[in-house]
Amino acid sequence: MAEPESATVDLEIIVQGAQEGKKLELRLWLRMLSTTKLISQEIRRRLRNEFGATLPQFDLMAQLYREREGLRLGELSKRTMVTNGNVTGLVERLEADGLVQRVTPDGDRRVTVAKLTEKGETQFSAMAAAHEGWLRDLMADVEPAIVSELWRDIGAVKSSVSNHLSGADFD
Amino acid sequence: MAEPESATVDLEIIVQGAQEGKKLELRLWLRMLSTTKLISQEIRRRLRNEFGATLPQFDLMAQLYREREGLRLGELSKRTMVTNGNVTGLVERLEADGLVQRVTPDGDRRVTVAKLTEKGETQFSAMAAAHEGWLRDLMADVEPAIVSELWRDIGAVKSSVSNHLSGADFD
DNA sequence: GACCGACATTTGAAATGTCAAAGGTTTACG
DNA sequence: CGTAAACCTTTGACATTTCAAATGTCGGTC
Repeated sequence: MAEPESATVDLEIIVQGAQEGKKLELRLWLRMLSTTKLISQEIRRRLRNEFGATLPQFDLMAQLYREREGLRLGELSKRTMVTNGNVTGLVERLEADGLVQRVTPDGDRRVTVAKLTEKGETQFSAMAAAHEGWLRDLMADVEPAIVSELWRDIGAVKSSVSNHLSGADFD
Repeated sequence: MAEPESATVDLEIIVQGAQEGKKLELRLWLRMLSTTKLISQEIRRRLRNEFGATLPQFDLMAQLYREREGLRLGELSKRTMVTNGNVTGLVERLEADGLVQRVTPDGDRRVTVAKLTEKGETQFSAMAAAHEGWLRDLMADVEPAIVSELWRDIGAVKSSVSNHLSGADFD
């Protein structure tokens, strides 16, 4: 069995190059996904234990908290990245809990505007403060400079993705 | 109305410092979350349109594809970060579609092992190839060096988060 | 050999998620 | 005017999600 005399080095280079450069986007995506899942689950658990709220409810209330005069359901759907049909049920449950109220403006009866109640504002501001602290806590071991860098670079990812969507979506 | 004569510069510095350093972790998290949602929705749409599959099904099959001899449901639950009860239904539907089969080993009748069928392997490998291409495509505008950097730094985030979980979870 | 604690999966209730189709309303055009 | 197109929300069918409680099985101990 004659062994090939050379080619060893070349092979290493090729293999290394392949491993280094290949599927990098895929690996980044898998890591982003698992990290996001991990954080979501932790936030969800704390919201549930300490406030009896769910993460989608928190998200929705966060949008309403920024726009005190309220938002149309379609606008809420876009901002929370939740489908229309889903917003309906979400708002229904929040309304049943007295945290949100629905109003149909006089001008356009197609529209429903959701708005935080006073109770909703109070409750949300407590949750928001805790939420912010949890994140500082969870990311405590990451250098601030790295956090900034990540914020910027993930922005680049988001913008690349936005430019390559198959549907007509953009932002 | 007497205007304050100085203090302008000091204020700018203070404000800028506050904006720069504050809530950075929160902003990073919100950006991570929205970016992940955006990519997930795009992948989900393409999986549905081109293969009639869902993202959780794809995830589950990916784990089984790596372990050809199959995995116990509990192990699948850990690897996919999906709860036990959820794995049950997921595997049920995949079995109904003939993509996965369930086996109870002779030694331990508590256990159920899920395994890809031949049909499942064929179908998955087509999906996996497409999936990898989609990600390269979606992230095409991001420099490879940035992709690598993100992969590393998000690893740091994940590890910080893992060390600060409230439950007894770790990895 | 029967029980107890540990382990693995399933079940059930409630919430969230998608998509497509249906319901009203408004606007604009002929 | 009157109708068609566009717009906004809801509904309905299903899939996924979490949590807690129930079920079934194995391992050891007495």
